[in-house]
Amino acid sequence: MIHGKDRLFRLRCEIQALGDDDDAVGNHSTSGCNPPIVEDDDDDLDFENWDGDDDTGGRESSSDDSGYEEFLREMSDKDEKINSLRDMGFSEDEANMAITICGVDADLSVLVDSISASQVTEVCHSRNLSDHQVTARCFDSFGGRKRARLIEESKKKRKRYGGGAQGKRPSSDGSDEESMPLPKPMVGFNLPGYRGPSMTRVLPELATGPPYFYYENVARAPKGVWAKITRFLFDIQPEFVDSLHLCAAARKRGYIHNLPTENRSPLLPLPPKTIFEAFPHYKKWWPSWDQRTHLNCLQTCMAPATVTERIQQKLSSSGNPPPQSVQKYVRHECSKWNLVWVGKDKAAPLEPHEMEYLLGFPKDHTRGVGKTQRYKSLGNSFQVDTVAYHLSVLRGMFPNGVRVLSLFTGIGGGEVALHKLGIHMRVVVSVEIGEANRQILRSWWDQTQTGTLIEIADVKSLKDDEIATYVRRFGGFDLVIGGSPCNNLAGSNRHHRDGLEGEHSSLFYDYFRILNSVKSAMANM
DNA sequence: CTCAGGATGAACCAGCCG
DNA sequence: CGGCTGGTTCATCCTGAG
Repeated sequence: MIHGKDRLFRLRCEIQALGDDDDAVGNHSTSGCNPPIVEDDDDDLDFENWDGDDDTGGRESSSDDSGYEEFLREMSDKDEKINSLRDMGFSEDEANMAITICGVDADLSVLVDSISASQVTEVCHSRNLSDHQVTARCFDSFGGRKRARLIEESKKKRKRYGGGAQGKRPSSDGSDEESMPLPKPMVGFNLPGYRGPSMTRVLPELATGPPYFYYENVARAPKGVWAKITRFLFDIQPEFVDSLHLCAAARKRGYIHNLPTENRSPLLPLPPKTIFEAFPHYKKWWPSWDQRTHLNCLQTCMAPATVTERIQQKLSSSGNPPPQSVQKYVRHECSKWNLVWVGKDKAAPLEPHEMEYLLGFPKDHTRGVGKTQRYKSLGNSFQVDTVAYHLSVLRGMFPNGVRVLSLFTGIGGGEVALHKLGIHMRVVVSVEIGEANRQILRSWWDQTQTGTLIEIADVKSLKDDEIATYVRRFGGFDLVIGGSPCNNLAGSNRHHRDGLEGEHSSLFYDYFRILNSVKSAMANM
């Protein structure tokens, strides 16, 4: 209990940064560290098209055309605040993050305090202090001088390390708290058919439901990212799983959830585990010197024709077997682009329907949108069997179905997983920015589901009051599920691998914000 | 204007070897 | 321990066609 309070206070330090010295600017509840974390900003409801309609099988969508002007106003407001913060010596990343956390409406001084508090926390963590010490530090830091000193230290430290947003830290000291080694083999707490030790865990009190929650992102994020995500998500140990242990394609992902880990059961039939089991017909043309048994991670872009042409040209102009140098080149290209052998000397990228199959989606799930869009949507999706294995424990717990808040829904990997598990979805409130993805989910929903689907376009627009309204209307949520954008974390990103504070990946903080808002609203029921 | 396709490394880790 | 090599990675930018 004590620990819970400490923890809450620490999070308050890190997220909301309500300092004593700023009470002149209208801080809301400064009463200390009592739960819930989330607080109500204002009374005016800022969502539209609320008709209270609750037809079974019906759909609602929050249209945003009438909010366009407001959107523009918000954008210019945001730009103005970013400029002000930059003038004060903060980086654009820091400004963006503060606005993400506190909201665009937040007063400038609140934003400044938010940045300061996160810097304090950084110092605390970089000094490898215990939770208790961190809490004490944060407590102290709001006094004034000490905070200024810590912030100064933090700034100097950052300057010394290059100040990049990529989390570049010297890894020389072995006591680095930020490092989070990936397990080998990457099988999570347990996997079907895996004869290793099964992991049991004890969740921190604050982490337990309701609601249950399930968060996903790429395992190989830049240094320090998973440590930070873990810190926000109640210090729950992530479950790192490479889906190649379950299907024919690799997918190294980290999952943080508060679900039970005992008595899981896989989807049946088990998916094909090797390339040849999945696509027997490719055996015919597969050269013996290409010894891949699994495909690499299915990504959002496919190989251009020039790659496959070069491969064909090199192979046809050399003997059989080709010289080692050619083999090496071709193997490398095939691994990099996930090519399969579809003819003599002919390697080709996967078709969208093959990706659907490997990822555990029904055939033609993404059909109807452009091919490029299908690749993109599939590359950004869950591996259904992996997620379903984790979610399978819900089947026995919710015989009457579940109420789901689905953030960053994409093409509905979580929903498909629940459906394939035979878990009825009474309600899904889905937040997804991509029009094509919403269309894909809607089409699947109409064909397979009888529950209520509510569609929202932008996580940023989902505020406390609207969440509270949904919680009241449906009596709460049983599951909050979602994987926040990995764009700025993924290794494939050549341009903006900016870490958790990147333009898209910082939406993680909205996942965190919304999850806490749901917890808070449900606690007040 | 939209759209599809082609070109575009770097970060991180693990293993090896001197 | 440090340098080297190899493997892997839910992507973005630009251009030209329509």
